[in-house]
Amino acid sequence: MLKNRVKELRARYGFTQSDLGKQVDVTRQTIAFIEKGEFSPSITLSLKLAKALQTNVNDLFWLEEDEKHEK
Amino acid sequence: MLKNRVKELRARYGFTQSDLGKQVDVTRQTIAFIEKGEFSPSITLSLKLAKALQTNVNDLFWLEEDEKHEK
DNA sequence: ACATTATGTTATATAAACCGAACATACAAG
DNA sequence: CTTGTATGTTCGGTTTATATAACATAATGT
Repeated sequence: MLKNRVKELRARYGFTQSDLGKQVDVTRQTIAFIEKGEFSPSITLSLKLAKALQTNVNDLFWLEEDEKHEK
Repeated sequence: MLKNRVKELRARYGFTQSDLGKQVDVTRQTIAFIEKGEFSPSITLSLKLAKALQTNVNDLFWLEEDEKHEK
């Protein structure tokens, strides 16, 4: 499962979803969907987001195993 | 413009396109297209590729400016 | 000469990303 | 109470990622 820190970092820098969308050339709806984890953005968009949020892609996105059926 | 080192690293580890495709759950054609730079894979696939090639996404993919209309 | 394997490439199809517009809610400011 | 701004959400559309299948070529081994 894909996780990300977009919402957290966007808030830290005081950007609105629209602000961030403009910086990376997508709509605010696209930012909202990414924050909800509803889809897996392209690596191109991911790299732009990492740049806008002053971090790197590895720190912004990661894959997490389902914890449902173990332990 | 999106650049990547998939072909280089795949060769370094001696994987075929099919091998790598199986590891990350895509077909060999998808690997071929990525190596040719013909599209921008999802961040999910990019993370899997980085893991299979024992590197991180930042090292595997990057955006490069067009040098066409400056200098 | 034949079989196998890796790769390049193309065509068609489906799923997913992304857009634009709309409507709703909440909240702060006047 | 009204206006503006940020966010959530949905819907109908276009574009792009990815699959499957096919055909071609070059290299290797028998």
